[in-house]
Amino acid sequence: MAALDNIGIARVLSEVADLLELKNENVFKIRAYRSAADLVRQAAETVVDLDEAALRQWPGIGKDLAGRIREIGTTGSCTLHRDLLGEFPPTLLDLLRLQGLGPKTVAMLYAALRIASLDDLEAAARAGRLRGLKGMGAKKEQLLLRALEERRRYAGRHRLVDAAEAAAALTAWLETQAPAVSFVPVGSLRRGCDTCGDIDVVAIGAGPSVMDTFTRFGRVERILGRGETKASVLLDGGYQADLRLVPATSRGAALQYFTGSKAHNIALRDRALGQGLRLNEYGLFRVTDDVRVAGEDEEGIYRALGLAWVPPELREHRGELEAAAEERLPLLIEAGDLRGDLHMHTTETDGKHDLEAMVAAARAVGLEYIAITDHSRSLAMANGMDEGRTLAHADRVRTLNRAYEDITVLAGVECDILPDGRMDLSDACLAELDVVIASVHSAMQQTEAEMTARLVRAIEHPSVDILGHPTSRLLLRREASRVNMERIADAAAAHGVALEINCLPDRLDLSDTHARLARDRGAKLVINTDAHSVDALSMARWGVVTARRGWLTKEDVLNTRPVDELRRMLRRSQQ
DNA sequence: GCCGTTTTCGGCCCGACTGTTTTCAGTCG
Repeated sequence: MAALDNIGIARVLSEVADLLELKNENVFKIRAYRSAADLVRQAAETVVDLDEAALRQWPGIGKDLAGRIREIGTTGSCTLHRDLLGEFPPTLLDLLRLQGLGPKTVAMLYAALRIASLDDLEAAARAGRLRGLKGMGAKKEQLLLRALEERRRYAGRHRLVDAAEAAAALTAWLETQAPAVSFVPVGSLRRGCDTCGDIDVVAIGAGPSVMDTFTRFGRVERILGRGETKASVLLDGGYQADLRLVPATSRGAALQYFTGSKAHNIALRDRALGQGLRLNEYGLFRVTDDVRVAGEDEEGIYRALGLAWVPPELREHRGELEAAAEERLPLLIEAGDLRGDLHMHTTETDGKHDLEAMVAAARAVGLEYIAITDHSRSLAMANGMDEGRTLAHADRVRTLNRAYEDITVLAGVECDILPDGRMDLSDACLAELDVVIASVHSAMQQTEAEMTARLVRAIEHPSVDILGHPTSRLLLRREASRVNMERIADAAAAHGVALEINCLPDRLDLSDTHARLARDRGAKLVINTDAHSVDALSMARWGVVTARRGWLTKEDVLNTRPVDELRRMLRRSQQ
């Protein structure tokens, strides 16, 4: 089998962890495999290219795991993985993902009834063959049948923008019912993850009746669980929402605890234990006498542990605690830092609104400059422009630009990168423009070597200023194209080409970790909306969140600069 | 399986809720 990319390696590691759970193996061994899977999945580097020594630099990767990661990366599997798959059919792994089923029960069902797949489970539940087994009753049977039905109906994860909207609707309703209570979305939503599995909300200082209020929300389809301080519901659209009730005195501890991530919290609690302190959702306590030393606010908790407050976007156990301890957390970029937007479309190609409308919308949101970057010839589906249309469009843009004092409108293009790395428009045409974005819109199935060479060739083109949505990923729909991001970032840094963080909620491309890698390698970045309509300008916030997750400061992002400075920093000004 | 400012062995984050139970195991986040 051929070499695996990071996602593939992570999948095998995670399967090993699942299979070890079925075997009832040591929980810490399982945790080691799971955290290795997370590390590989989120790694910006191409893991298969790393040697054992490099892998062992990672926290939680020792001799064994480094060897296994190498083996999986180069051969597609490892001995342990194959042995485990010999003991359990791979379809058992589907059962583990079902709500309400864990490894103990799956192993028991397999041992007792040879239930090995979702279909087996459904048949057994319908026939009433589950009740009577250890820990199984009629109610559990019904629960599993419902979970099976819901699994068919809903995919599971949601785009950040969709989760944010659902959460906003929920908290708005809760606030009308309990105006004195503060409801704060936490979890992956507060951290700004590109996709969210569920919606977590903390209710601070509410009475017990808020649980009823929560479960009465109009979009609740089913109540999954309900206690004194915790309730879970399924909302229409397939969103699971969890509400946690905490006393006002525990505000900070609860926000910290429920914001996560799990890895960040484990590391933080480990640090606390090292200082004789215990951290939970109610506060930070001395182990010796249970006296609370912090918990009112998040800052106090971090401070008591000798740390600067860590912005939620950084809480992923990617070095933020060490940085917080040494007072070297970055001053993260904020939405208000963006002065311009260098990627948008008009009705000249596939935009919904014309040039005048897009400029008016940009002025309305206070942008100091924008670039109009419609598509090039190859994107026929989008009515892409040839050289003649590109230059005529640029003329119209420049004419319109002269009409305004308060905004600069740059004439640009989003030029396709052909499969062999050549540009879709002539060199002479591209040289005429104020800004050129080079993007891939075709042949995304190329090998890593082909795609990397293609992007590097585009970066080397003297008229290319920006590499647009570098990996072509579409969240929850299409994997990122295989590309060696270190080589791309190095080439971009060497040639003064900026890498884009595309703000479209489907893309968020570069990802957080790729953005961080690009910055670390000396490349500049831009945050662009890729707006195809006037309302899409508001999507800039999601790109900024992604940049923050990538540890970026205002200085790392070109379009935080005033327009004159920006133009001087574009590649075409630096030849 | 990993790791070390008491440790190379013996630890490894913490609590709520559910269903099937009479004190708890399993699941979830």
